[in-house]
Amino acid sequence: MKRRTEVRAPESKDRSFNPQAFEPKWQAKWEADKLYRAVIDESRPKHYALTMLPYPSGDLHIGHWYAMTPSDARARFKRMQGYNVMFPMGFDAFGLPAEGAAIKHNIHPKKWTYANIERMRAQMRSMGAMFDWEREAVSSDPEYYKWTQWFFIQLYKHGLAYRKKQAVDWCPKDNTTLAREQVKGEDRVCDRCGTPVIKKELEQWFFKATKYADELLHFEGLDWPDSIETSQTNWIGRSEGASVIFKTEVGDPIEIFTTRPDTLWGATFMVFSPEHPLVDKITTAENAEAIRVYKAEAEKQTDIQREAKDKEKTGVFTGGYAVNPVNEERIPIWVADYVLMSYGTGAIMAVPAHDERDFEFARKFGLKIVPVIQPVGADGHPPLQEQNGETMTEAYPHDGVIINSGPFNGTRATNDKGMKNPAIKAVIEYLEQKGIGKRDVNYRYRDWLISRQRFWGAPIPMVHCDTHGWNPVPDTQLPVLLPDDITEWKPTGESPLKFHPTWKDAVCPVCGEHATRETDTMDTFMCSSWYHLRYLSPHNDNAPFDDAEYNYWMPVDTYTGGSEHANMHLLYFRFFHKALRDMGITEGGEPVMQLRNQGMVLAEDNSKMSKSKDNVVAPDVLVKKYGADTVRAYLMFFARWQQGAPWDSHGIEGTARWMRRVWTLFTDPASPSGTPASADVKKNLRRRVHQTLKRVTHDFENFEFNTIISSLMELLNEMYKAREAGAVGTDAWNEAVEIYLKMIAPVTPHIAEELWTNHLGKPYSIHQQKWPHVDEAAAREDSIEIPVQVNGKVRDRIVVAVDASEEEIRTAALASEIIQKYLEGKEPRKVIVAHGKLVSVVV
RNA sequence: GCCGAAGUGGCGGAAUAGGCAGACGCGCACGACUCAAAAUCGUGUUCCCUCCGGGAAUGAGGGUUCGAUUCCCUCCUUCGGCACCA
Repeated sequence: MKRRTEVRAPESKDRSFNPQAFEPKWQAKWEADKLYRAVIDESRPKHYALTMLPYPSGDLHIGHWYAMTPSDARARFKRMQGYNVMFPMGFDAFGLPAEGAAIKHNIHPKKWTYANIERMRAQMRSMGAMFDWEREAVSSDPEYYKWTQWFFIQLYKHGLAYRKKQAVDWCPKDNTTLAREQVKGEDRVCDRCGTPVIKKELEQWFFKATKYADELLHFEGLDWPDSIETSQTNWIGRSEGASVIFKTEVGDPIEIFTTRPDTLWGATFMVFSPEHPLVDKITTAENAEAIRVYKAEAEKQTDIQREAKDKEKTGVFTGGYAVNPVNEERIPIWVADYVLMSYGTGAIMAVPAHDERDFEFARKFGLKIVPVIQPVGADGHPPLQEQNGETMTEAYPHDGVIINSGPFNGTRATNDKGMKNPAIKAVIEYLEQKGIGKRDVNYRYRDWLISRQRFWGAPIPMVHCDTHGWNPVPDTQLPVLLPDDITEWKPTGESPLKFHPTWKDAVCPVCGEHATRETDTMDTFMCSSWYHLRYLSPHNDNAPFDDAEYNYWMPVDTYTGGSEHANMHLLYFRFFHKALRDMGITEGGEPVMQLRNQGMVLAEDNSKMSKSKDNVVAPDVLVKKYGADTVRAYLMFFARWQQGAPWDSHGIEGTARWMRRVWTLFTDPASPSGTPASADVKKNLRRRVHQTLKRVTHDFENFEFNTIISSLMELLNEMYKAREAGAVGTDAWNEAVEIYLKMIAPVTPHIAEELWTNHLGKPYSIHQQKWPHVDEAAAREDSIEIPVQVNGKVRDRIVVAVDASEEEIRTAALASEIIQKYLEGKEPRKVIVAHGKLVSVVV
């Protein structure tokens, strides 16, 4: 019977695995020692690792851990690689839930928010992350929103913030306006609460984001996920085409935008949006009543939701006519709600032969259809069936040869968009020559509406005077503070600040007379558009951030967070940086070089976790049961990080087992056999150690966290075998132990420190050690097993030296008895030797 | 409808550069230890067959190749985004 030789542990060391004891101990020591304090150090390369800051909703949930702890592990890895790493954290602390709580519990939003922050700070500390808490920024602190307001004023002064009345999206539940980005999906619901939004005609503050529409489409030099780039590209929705001036019969110009100027000769009528300013002027007396009714209907419809899908086209004839500028045709002008005032000019030329919507409209109202593109065969001709406006059953929005179009007949129209299409190019040149149109580009992207009729946000720092209109609050009077003495937050559709007895009273900065403050607050996405800059110098009272800090740390090297922000935060803060650059506040137009999105942790039944469904996994409970290291490691292991997966509460046991096995091996290095390790055992151990190191290093770089853990598990299994073979105490063993602990240090920082400093007595701290170097020679295999295929099927395996020549491998493969059997005495037709991989014999 | 991502055992997933499919872990089964359980350790675990041995298999079908989870084409499914955008 095998008996384990006990090696007595030194008295001071606790041999039982008790992470609940040593984790808080190390957390406290690291913080006391300012181990993770990030200060400018020109002698080292910097690495700004950023992960999205949370909203202080009450408790940290598993999703926060999933986002933050692997990001922390990677930041730690970078730090061990020699980078000067900054990994800050803060709170996106303004927002609606605080007001909800205020109403429900009759507590000031500030009180609720800061109590939550307290709680979440403690929960975050239990992660053992390398957050530099001295850089913490809280967006609802006056010292923070002073600068949010200052930025607003800068944007205003540079013409990038303006006030405008228009139909805007309004959430009737949250009682506030929303930015276009915050309205989601086919049903046009509020991103926050899921209520269908309505339209309201209101005067609001906007940021001129569209000024950067084109620049925002450029991602050169950025290492961002393709999915985010395409999502933003789609959102911005760039269309290349032409603007063309039509005229009414009396000569009023009507500007339209089209992506298909090559079909101009096929424009047989025009359609105006019901809100188009020219509608009343062109409407004839006998059509006036019908138009009035239709406009009223349309207005009501925008209020109750335009259900665009499957809706049959409606419209009314105005009685007015326009002149097609290219062929002087007199064409009727209709009004229909399928033309939107918010895109292009609110008027279109209708080409029913080649546009599905116009076709449907023309058929319904019996309007003329003239084909101007003739379909052709694959080789350019002969023409396919002759098209006929009378009989065609659907629009033909494809390529072909131009017909019925005067000078352009016979021109080839391809399926290319914009100037790449020879037909479009030719027509645009013609239009420009004649002075009736020009090349033009339109965007789907809208300016950012930032006014919110809510209390818990940064007040918009503007005052209104009857004589001098809107003026910014002087910088010396910033911040415009939120009042503490407010008791009513009920959303009424107007800001609660409006109902405060004195808050809105101000002095006009121009004349000194009485003025009224803007009572709306800013969209909280404004706060998060620059938080990465506030981390640079969170307590600077003279500037939003310190230039020296900016110059050293920016841009952010790695940003991690959820992809749900693709068209919101991730677009807003890119816009913000470009605006800052143009205002001369910063250099560089992009905030973040590398972006990675983690997936989502779903509930065990594959549904989304939510408080209402009571399926939320609480990290606190897991930390109590397993320790933070196990939770961290499991979150890195249980799924592809960038993809996410349903939670598996059994699965964590495997990671917990690994942690215990790590503990056991390193605290009880007893060698069960007396036989010393052979040279082979030691060599093999070193090989595995350095192979693992190579892999782990690669996987950290590439955010492949799950395979980091599995490689470490495999190596641990190897080390147990090496221990059995008597490797303990050898140089190879000692090296393995050291490298192993360094490799787990970023993943499981507490156990690594406890074993390193306490049990092995190595110099504190393991988190100040250098990442080990791969010994390529040690990692190399001496001999390799190569499969031999006959006609694509593996029939035998041969073992050859790693540096065997192709000829040697071929000879060895053909020498195999099994292979010979399959050859049945015949000469192989072909033998392919894939070097170091495989031999393929073809008979 | 358009754009994007993804489909591999019961489950999460692995597979440097086109070269042994299923690493690692969960779960399950059996065994050791135990009065017993937990913990721990060991063995097995893609499917099918006539189980010595062989065959099939990475959403489906086709192609390129000596060789395809990997590259190309067509299709299906799931998820995400956009959607009367002229």
